[in-house]
Amino acid sequence: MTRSGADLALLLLGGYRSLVESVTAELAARGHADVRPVHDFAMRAIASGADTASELGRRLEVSKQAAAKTIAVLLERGYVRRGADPDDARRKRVEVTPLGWEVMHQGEALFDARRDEWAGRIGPERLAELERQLAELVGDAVVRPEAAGGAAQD
Amino acid sequence: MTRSGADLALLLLGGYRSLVESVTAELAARGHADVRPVHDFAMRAIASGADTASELGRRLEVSKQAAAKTIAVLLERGYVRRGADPDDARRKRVEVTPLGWEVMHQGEALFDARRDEWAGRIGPERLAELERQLAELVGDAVVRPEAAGGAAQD
DNA sequence: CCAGCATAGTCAACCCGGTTGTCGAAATGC
DNA sequence: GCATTTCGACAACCGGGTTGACTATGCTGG
Repeated sequence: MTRSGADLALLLLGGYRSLVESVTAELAARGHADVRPVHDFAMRAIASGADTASELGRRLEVSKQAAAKTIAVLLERGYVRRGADPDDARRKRVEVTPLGWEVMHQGEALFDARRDEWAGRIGPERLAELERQLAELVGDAVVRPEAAGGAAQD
Repeated sequence: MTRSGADLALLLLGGYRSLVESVTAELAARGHADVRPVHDFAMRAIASGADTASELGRRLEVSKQAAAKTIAVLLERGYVRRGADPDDARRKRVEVTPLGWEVMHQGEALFDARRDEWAGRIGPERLAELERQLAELVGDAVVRPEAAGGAAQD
């Protein structure tokens, strides 16, 4: 039985969703109900040096306005803080707060736990093989989670 | 080298995106520039019996209003047509037009071509194995493409 | 038969994370 | 000095979701 190409696409999406929903739900249960994949992704980029709206936009491959919006949300939720840039009066520097780091660490641990579960179900060798194949097929293009990263919600 | 769980999630998403973007771009090149994955998905559901807004909403696991919105878009673009239901004056029946079918058929063929390419790169056996594993891990939950199914766009 | 309830589609407002355009301020380079 | 570039902020808009409310229609049990 050969699957259709569209089936394959939805299987991949389903796999992604399965992981993300599980992690998002657990983070919510731990009190972080407002964390979306794209927020986590943005925080990681900020933590790794994209600490202005413009740079974040470039890193995420979205407009600087979109990046600024994301920063605004993160600010509002206390995941990042912002201040002036001593070297350039136009810029504002952003950095991840301890709360932001906490959320990122928990998210990371939860994703790893989910991966471990998958490894337990199909075997670590086969999972590693799956990852290798995907990496080969997809390459290393920037893949940014989308805002509506969750499942259909009722 | 063991990958992180978050890496795995993004690999899956990248795989999905890779397929979808390729198909969407080719459909655009063929004159169907306004087709989104969620539209195609909705048309398939309509074609398979979810031919009212309420039923489509249930099928897609979104609100009836969201389903109606999608139908409105499809109507506007000529992919579906709509008429009264002779058996129930509350209802409106929707059906896919020849243009809608054309788009779906092309999309299907393009997805299958992409899958064939993947099979050519990692081997048909390994691709089938990958699909089996994903199916096992994900199960058969309804997976609906999201609106912003494309990649980050500049 | 009919009141009460359920269901249909429509209208409206809102959300979220994107887009593009514009603006004044600051920085850069010739 | 000045033309150009870059910065963040403001604004409007988009697409695909959400919820609430409404009128019309259908169903059912007393």
